[in-house]
Amino acid sequence: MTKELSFEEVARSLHSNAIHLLRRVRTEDSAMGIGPAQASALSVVVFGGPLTLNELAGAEQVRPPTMSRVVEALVREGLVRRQINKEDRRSVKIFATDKGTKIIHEGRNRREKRLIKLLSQLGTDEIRCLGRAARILSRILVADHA
Amino acid sequence: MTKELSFEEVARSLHSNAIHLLRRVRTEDSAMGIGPAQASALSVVVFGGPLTLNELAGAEQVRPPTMSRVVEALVREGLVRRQINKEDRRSVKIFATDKGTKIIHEGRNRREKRLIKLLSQLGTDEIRCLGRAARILSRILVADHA
DNA sequence: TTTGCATACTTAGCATAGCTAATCATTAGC
DNA sequence: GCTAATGATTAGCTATGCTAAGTATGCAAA
Repeated sequence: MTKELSFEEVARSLHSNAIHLLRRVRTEDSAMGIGPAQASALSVVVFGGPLTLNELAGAEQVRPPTMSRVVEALVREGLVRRQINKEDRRSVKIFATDKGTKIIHEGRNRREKRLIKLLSQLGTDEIRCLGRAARILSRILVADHA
Repeated sequence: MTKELSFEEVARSLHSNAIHLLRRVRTEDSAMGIGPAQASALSVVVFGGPLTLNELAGAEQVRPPTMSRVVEALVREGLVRRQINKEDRRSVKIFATDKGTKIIHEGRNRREKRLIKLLSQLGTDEIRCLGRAARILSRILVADHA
């Protein structure tokens, strides 16, 4: 039971688990009524405060034209609003509306419930192990954010 | 440092880590020269042996028409071949070609290298922790596969 | 056996989301 | 004040998701 995993095996297993975990929670997202790119971008706006289109594109790792269209759709649906930046009138600040904020919090709750249900099968020791692992991963994933 | 994470925080953190981890390794995938849906489907065919279109669609959680088109593209690129099932001539078995197998193995290696490089910052204890966590996750993610 | 329904896949047509190239407006530098 | 750089958008392509409808095959019951 305490068989040692090789370095490569840990990498492979983490990779596989990440895929399966996200596949699991994503089944809840259809309830939001918006596509995955819109949901992800809106989430960044809600939790990351107002930011410019370029910043948002960077955060989502897509090109500005792609994000421009996603934001356009979110504006049409009343989930964010655009506002010209006073300091630099070329750029646009994107703000979440109350409606957008509400949708994201509800979606987040659904995803979280799904995960918690999954984790509820585990014992205290195992949860503690996952918690520690999560902390380690956060550190190295955020660290070389470049 | 050993602050206890709540149940919800573990769920949230795992979720966030999964997102960031996949975002990281996916940067390697452009080198394969095929889109993400094609890469993922081809990977299933390569590692999961020959299977029918319906099975493949189920594995990828997409509808048959979507998978039909993805397979069509893979056939055009010489990465898989279709073969009518002898037992039930309505269905189609999908086989990976040598070229498809090669592409997937190379991609897998690139992703793995990326992850290993990331993990190389960690100490033995931390790797062991991640290994154990990965094992736990695998168990509960594969368990209620329904 | 043939009639009729179910199943496996494909085709057609639509929406979302990714990209590059080109355009427009604004800012910054000389 | 020009010119270059920068932020965003528009246009147009590809890829990938869906549903509805069509085709071919299999199965079962009349």
